[in-house]
Amino acid sequence: MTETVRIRNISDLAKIAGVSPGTVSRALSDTGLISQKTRERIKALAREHDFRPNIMARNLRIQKTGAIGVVIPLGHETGQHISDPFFITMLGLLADALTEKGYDLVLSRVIPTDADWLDRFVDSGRVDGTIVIGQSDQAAVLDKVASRYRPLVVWGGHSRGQVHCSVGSDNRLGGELATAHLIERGCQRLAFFGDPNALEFELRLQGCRDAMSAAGLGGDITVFPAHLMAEAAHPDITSFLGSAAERPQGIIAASDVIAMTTLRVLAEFGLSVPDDVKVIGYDGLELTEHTFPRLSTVRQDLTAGAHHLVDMLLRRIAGEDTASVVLQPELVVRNST
Amino acid sequence: MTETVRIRNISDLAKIAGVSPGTVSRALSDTGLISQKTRERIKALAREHDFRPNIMARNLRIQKTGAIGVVIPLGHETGQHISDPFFITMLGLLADALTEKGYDLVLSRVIPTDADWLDRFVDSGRVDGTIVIGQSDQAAVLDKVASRYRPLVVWGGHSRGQVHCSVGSDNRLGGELATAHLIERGCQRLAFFGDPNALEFELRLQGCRDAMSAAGLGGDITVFPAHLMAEAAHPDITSFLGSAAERPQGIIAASDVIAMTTLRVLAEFGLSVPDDVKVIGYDGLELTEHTFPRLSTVRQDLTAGAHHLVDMLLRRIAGEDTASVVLQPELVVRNST
DNA sequence: CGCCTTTTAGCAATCGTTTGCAACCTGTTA
DNA sequence: TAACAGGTTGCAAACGATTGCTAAAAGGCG
Repeated sequence: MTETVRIRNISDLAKIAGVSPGTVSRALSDTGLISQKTRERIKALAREHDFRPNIMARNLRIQKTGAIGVVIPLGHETGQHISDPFFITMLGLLADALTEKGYDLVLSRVIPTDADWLDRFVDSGRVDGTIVIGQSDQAAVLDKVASRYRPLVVWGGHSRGQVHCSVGSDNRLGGELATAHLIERGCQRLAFFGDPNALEFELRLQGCRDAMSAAGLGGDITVFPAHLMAEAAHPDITSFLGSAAERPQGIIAASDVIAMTTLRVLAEFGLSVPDDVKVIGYDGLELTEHTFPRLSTVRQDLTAGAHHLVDMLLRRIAGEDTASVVLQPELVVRNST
Repeated sequence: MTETVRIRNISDLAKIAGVSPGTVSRALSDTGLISQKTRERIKALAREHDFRPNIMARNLRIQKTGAIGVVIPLGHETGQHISDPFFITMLGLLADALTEKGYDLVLSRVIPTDADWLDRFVDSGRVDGTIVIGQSDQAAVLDKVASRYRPLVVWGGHSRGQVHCSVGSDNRLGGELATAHLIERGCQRLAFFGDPNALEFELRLQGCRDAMSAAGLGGDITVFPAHLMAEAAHPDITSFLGSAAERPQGIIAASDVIAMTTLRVLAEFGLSVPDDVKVIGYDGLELTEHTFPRLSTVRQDLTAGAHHLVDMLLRRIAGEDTASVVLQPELVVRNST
C-alpha cells in the first residue's frame, strides 16, 4: 500500500525514518545503544517495507559468513555417492544442529585429487568453519590443514598423534564387541568386509583381531575390501562368497550398508542367516531395522556425535581449544546373529 | 619461504606486483582486457602466496552469492526427518549437479510455521536461487513466492493453474500404472497408503482411481494416510492392517519408504508377499533392491529430474522463462507383486 | 536555572572487490 | 615526425552494512 519507494538498503530506510544509517543498523541488530522507542519505530518501518539488511555487505563488514561447510571426502572409494545412508543420516543431523545455532550449512562433496582440496575449501572464504565427515584415507591432509586452521572438526576415528580434532566412536572397541559377539555365538572362521585403508575401518579390524586373540583364536581373519556402495559391493561380495574355499561362519561388515548387501547376496545363494552364516553390521542406521533378517549391528550415537561436532566447532571458532571426543559404541543384537 | 608478508587482499598483491588493484582483479578473473604477460605473472604470484580473492567482497560487489538454496519443507508431516531416503537421494544428486556448475549448495530444512517461511529464505540474500524439494501441503506458499521471485523451481507434482515452475514425474500416470499392474495381477480390493494432503500423493491417488474405473472396479479404494517416516508409519500400519475388516489384496504405497515399512509389517503378521498381499512402492529408490522380497515400484528418474531442476533454475536466474517439466514414470516389476 | 552525567544519534572510515572511464603506452602509417 | 589506433593499465567510485568516536540531547540534582 504505502510501498511508494522500494527500500533497497539501510540508507533508504534511514531516509524515510529521518535518521542516519548507523541508527538503523543499530536498531535492526539488537545490539548497540539505542532508545527503545526509535528501535521499535524503525523495526516496524522495516517490517512494513519488508526490508532485510543485505547479508553480503554484512558478511564483508564483520568478516563472517554465518555458514559452516560440511565436506564429504570420497577418497578411498571413487564411486561412492553422497547418497550413502550413513552420510545422509549424519548430514541431516548436522543440518538440524546447525540450524538450531543459526548457521547455514553449505554442502560440499569432494573427490580428493591432490593434497590441496581441503586447503582450497577452507580458504575459499565461504564458511566460518568446516566439518569433515569421515577421514577416508585423507588423514594426512586433515592433519596438515588442522595445524594451521582452527575451525575444523572431523567425524571419524581417533589415532594417537593425530593433529586434527575428531569426534567418533571407539572403533577398535566396536570391532571388538562385534567380534566377541560372533565368537560367543559359536563362529570360528571370521571375515571382515571393508577396506582397511579407511582409518575407521582399520581400527574396527584391529578390534576384531584383538577379540580373536582374546578368545584364543589367533588374529587370523579374512579381510575382504568390499566397496562401500551397495551397487558396487554386490558383485564383489557375490564373487568373493562364491569362490571362497571355506565359507566364513561369521562376517563382520565395516558398515551397515555392506552388511545389508551381504545379507542380500547370502539370500541369493540360498544361505540362511543366521543359521549358515552370521552377519553383523556397523553404524546402527535405521535401515538395519528393515533388512531381512533384522541386522545386528554396532550402534554409534550419531545424534550425540553431531551435537559434539557442532559444539566443538563453534568453540574452536570462538578461539577455544578442544580435544577429540571418543564415544562408546553399543552392541545391538537382532536377528542376523 | 618467500612468504615474508601475508597477502591479505588484492591490494597487497598489487603492491608487491607493482601494479594497481584493478589490474590484479582483471588478471585473476579471466575477464577484462589485460596483457597475457602480466596476467601470467600475477597469477603466478598469487599461487606462490596462495592468495585467493575474498569471496564476500566479491559477492557484495557483483551482487551474487554463487550459492543455491535447497530447501526441504517438512509440512504435512511434522516429524519427518531430513534423512528420509528420498530427500537424501535427491539432495545428493543436486549436490553433484550444482557442483558441476560451480555453485555451492546451502541446505535448509524448514518446518513451515507460517505463510512467510519461503519469503524469509529467498529474501535472506544468501542464495542466487532456490530449489524446493517437494510441495508438501505448501502449494499456495510456493505460488505466492513464485509470482514475485523468478529463481525458484520445485520438485514435485504439477497441477493446472500452478504458478510455480516444477519438475516431477507424472504422478497421476504413475499411480495409474501401479494400480493397473496390481489389477492385472488379480487384485480387486485395493488400498492406498499415503496422505493425500501432499499434492503429489493426491495425484497418485487420482491415478489409482482412474485405473480402477478403467478396469470397471469403480473408484472405491481404501485410503490410509500413513506417515512418511518408517518409524512413525510402522505402528500405524500395524494397527491398520490388524484391524481392517477385510484385508486389501493389493497395496499401493505412496512412497518406497512406506512400502518398505508395509512389507515389514506384513512379515510380522506372518503374511506372505506377494501371495497373500501384493505391495508396490513409488520412487524407485535404491533401497527397493534390498527389501525382502524385492519391491516392485514406480521409478521416477531422479537423476534426470535433478539435472532439469538445476538447468531450469540457472536459466531462470539468467532471466529466461521456463515451463514446468513432467517426466515419464516407469513401472518396475520385481518380487512384491 | 545552570551544571553534570548518562543516553542516544550522527559522522565517516572500513571491509575487499569489481568496473567504467580516462590516461597512457607502443607501434604503425601518412 | 606527427597523428592515430589499439591495446593496457590506473583511478576512483561503487556495493551495503558495521562501529569507534564524538557531539548533541535528555535527565538529574542542588
